[in-house]
Amino acid sequence: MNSSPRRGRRPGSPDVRAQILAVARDRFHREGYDGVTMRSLAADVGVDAALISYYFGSKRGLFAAVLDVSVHPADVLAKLLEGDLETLPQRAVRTLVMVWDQPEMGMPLLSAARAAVADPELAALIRRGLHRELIDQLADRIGGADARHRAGTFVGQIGGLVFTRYVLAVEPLASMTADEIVRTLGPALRTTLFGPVAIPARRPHVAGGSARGPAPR
Amino acid sequence: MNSSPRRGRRPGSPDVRAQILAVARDRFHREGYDGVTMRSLAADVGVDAALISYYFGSKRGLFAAVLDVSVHPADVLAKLLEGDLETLPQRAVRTLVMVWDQPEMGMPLLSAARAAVADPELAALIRRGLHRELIDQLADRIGGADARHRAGTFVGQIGGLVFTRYVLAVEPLASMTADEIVRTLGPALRTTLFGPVAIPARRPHVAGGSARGPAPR
DNA sequence: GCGAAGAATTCATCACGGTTGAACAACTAC
DNA sequence: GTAGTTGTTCAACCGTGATGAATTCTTCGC
Repeated sequence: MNSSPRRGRRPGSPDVRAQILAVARDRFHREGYDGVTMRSLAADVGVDAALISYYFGSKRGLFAAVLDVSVHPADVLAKLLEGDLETLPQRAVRTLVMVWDQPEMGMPLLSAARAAVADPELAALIRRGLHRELIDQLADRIGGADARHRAGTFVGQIGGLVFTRYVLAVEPLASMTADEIVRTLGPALRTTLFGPVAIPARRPHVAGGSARGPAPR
Repeated sequence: MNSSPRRGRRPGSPDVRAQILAVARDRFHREGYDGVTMRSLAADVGVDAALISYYFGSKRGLFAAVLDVSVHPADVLAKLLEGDLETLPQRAVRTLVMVWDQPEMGMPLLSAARAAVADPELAALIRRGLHRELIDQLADRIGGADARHRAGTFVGQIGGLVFTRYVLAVEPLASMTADEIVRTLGPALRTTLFGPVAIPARRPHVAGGSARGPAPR
């Protein structure tokens, strides 16, 4: 059926743009940027490939549009920074894991992360976003001489969780529960934010360090 | 000059395979996997594109060959794990930064990291490598009930440094010196390896935590 | 030396990727 | 009702990696 769709505009007013966006969103998240071709996507929607270019300019434009409707990290970050600074490490880790663990959010974020690695422009976007929305504000709240260093390192550690657990899926991180992660990574993040900075001089740092001995249980 | 390179085997015994590999190495590191096309590479070497397929099977085969001659992380890791466990965090960070900061090593590693994000098979390779060569052995040396969790989290933070400083180039991490990074990240890694694991119960964890107060200085 | 086998190299071609310009159909405004 | 705008397809372009056949050089058995 629907043997040969004639040329020209379709009758009625089906919102084809939205359809394309929906299907693209789904497939990008499932198959990644390179896995989706314009033609196959167009076929999925039941439309010519040129129409996608017509609406979104290019494949990258389409991808950007998909990201735009999927990812809004700024709100979450603002919420995090509003709360008590003392508990920020735990809350940050828990929020991050919760957000990334639910597919509706995690998939878009993951494809955004992957794309950012491949595409320098997208990387710059994320870089600036992290800076304005997270690092600078965090540094302000910490205060002190090395606030920027602490904030940067904090973000690095958080980024490491994303990278190893979600992008690379390294065990055991990939299958640890949110609680387990909070318990092991939380204290390290506390150290980064509030702990002493190591003595610059060349000392092995043996006894009398800030934390020592096997874990209590 | 060299107006039209005739068909067939070249006279003499020029090691074209090695030439291709050398140029490919250089260009892959500078321009990334997608930035290098078979034809442009072949033109650079002064050879037909089909010859690359002849020697390396495919573009990915070529890339794998380039990685093969560039990256040998196992040795470095072994050295790290041999030393004193107490000083492992500092040594690990310092070694990592030193290795990645010198272009001859850092560039190949960076392109490997980028490729691993895009290509699931390469990601699996790195994942297994990290596991066998680092996480398992580190967990053995730490000992204790949650050794695996600690080791995984340790690697996660190290990976975060790579991700944010080298792949994403987020400030201020990207321009911190090795010493600065060791000073801020080192203590956190110590906490991960040796510090207490946070109390599972729901407590804000306010006073009496393992590390508290502003930095000395 | 000679001729056959094999290795190295190019050429022509393929299928497929995203993108583009022209043709055409429907809807909107006057 | 006709003119203009918007939506849609078609055909083609050019660049990608890959492949098979044709060609030239090297090597080895005799």
